[in-house]
Amino acid sequence: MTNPPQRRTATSRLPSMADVAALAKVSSQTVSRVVNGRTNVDDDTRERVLAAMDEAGYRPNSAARSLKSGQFRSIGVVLYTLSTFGNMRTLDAVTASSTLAGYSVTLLPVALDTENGVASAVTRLAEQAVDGIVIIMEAQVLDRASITLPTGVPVVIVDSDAGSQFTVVDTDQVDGARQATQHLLDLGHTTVWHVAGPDAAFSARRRAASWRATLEEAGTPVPPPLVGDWSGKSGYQHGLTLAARKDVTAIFAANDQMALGILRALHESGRAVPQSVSVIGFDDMPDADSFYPPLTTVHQDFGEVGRLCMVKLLELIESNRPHPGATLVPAHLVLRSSTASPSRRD
Amino acid sequence: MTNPPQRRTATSRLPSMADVAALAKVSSQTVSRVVNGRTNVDDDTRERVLAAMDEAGYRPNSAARSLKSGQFRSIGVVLYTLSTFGNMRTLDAVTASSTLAGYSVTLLPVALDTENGVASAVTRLAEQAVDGIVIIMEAQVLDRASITLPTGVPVVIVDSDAGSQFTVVDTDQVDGARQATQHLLDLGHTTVWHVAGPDAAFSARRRAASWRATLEEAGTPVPPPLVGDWSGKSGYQHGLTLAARKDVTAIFAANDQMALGILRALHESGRAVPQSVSVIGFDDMPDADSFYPPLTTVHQDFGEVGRLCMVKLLELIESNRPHPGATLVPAHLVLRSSTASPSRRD
DNA sequence: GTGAAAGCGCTAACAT
DNA sequence: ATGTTAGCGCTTTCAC
Repeated sequence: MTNPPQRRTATSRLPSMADVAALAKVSSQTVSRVVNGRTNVDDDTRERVLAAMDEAGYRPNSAARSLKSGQFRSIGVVLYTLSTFGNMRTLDAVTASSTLAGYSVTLLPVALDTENGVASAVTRLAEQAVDGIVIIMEAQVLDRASITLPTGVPVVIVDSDAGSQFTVVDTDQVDGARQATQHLLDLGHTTVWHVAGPDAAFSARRRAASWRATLEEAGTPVPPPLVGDWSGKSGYQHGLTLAARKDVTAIFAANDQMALGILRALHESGRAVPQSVSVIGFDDMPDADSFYPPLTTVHQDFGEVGRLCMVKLLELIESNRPHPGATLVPAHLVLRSSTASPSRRD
Repeated sequence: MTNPPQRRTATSRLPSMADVAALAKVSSQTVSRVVNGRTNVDDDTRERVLAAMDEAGYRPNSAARSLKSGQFRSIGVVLYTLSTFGNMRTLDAVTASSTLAGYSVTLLPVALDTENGVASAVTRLAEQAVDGIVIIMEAQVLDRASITLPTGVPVVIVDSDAGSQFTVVDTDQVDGARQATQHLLDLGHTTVWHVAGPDAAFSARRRAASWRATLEEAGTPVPPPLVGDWSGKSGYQHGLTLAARKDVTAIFAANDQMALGILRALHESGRAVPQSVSVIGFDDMPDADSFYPPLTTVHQDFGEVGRLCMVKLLELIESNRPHPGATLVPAHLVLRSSTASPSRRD
């Protein structure tokens, strides 16, 4: 255990290398060498410096270090809200990977209603001390013109159709939605109804388009999609509508939360799941296995998305030139108890 | 709209004030004045400088600024995991408040299994460029000895019993659990069973203690608590046990996720909610109103917790001296459909 | 209204 | 093995 740090008054500044140097009666350069673990320091000297550091309560000043090196060992994350499961998990994974790589993470929330919000956020972030930026944001916000990298700072984008000029990482939404829809079709349902996410959301549009395409490929009629807002409540409302239609036997919800609401509506309407109606979700959120019944859903590997973001970003930071293109993370179906073959009573 | 930023090659460094100054044919001091919005600059000069900044694609270097000012305009957040609803919402609110106050947020995740993890995280964070620190962490991790403010940096702690030497902000767990238990008692249930969170969690212990105290005050027998791990799955398992006991008519789950699992167990066991068994949760997570049935629960105002953290932290940063004590944010009961009076068939 | 000089804390380069 | 010098980009202080 080291000595307790020196108590300092409110007015005195933090101890600098020079202070430590004075205490240890060496040059500040030698202190620097000790701090950075250089080998060319005499053991006695090192001990003395270490003791002085301890006594002074010395901490390196990262601002000075950054100023000198031109690097910040920090990456910025721009996001609209933490309040969705996916954003949170992605952020979690990005943070974990960057910590591993020795980078800290600076958060920069953006008010969506701000005109040009993302661009200004990226600009602000570039003024912050960051070596690279991850943008976790739905598509339409990323107006291409407004985000032509105003900074020269490497950027990776998650969950968007930002186009080929950027480096983007995302779950394979198309394949995920295809798997969900196809699973229901394979079970023998004549068609699959869709409760979609808000049209403004890129991922919602992708999933809906893939659902439609899968149905069309199968030569199956495409019922009109019902558009929700990702919330359980909106799922419940559309669920009520669908529960009232006897011809509805299979529902693909664009996320698990809406699926939860749909389940509630179905139960309240006396439609058994999965005997009377099959329900499938998207995300595989933590407690989807505790729904009643446990939800069959499409698992998104947010951890992998976050990890790949950092891999790509570090590549960009090191190579210092654009490396555009999309990296897709596979999604896979998790079979639980909310889907079954339609009961034969036509 | 401004001009497109200058394209720069990979090797050239970012434009500095001096570059802008040269372009505008003024001193870099004048550029500084313009950047900082000082008034004592001639309008013509200002225009010229602005144009030069635009042309060069200039961004202020925050490292240099911090080095000079000794301030970072940044706060650090130490947390174990983002993957709980409460942590995420708290972080969200902290971030929102700090952004409002002109501070950025640096994240510092801690591996729990690290001995002395928090202390070392705080140390690391102090080496980062932060003016203050918020610790979102469960109690037992916060071994008091190990966290005697190794840094002199202001710290605020959330969700813990860190004791009176620190500044802490938290939901009023005790009152929340009391309200939940009392509600069930008031409904006429003879006693209330408890599915608790993990013993390691401070909030879990607080809620359990308050549940017990409320029962004892009412002169009611205290059934043995079942200890879960916050997950829906653990709620389900304990729910199965409780569903099998006909004398169980009221259950207080320490969080909503476990309540979800309990609901599932009850349904599968043919126990109607709330007619046969009442269930109450804690947190009021976003889709608790879409559970089947919609969950009566204790609402935690995480937004307020986060906001108060920043208020307290900014106080500390400005006054630069300890200001210990706990600030409690009230919780309140949200009545929905999972609780009712016990049916009379004793 | 503008500029020149000094220095924040650190480290790379060059002595010794 | 250790010390000295210089300079990263910015702002504060003091001249003019």
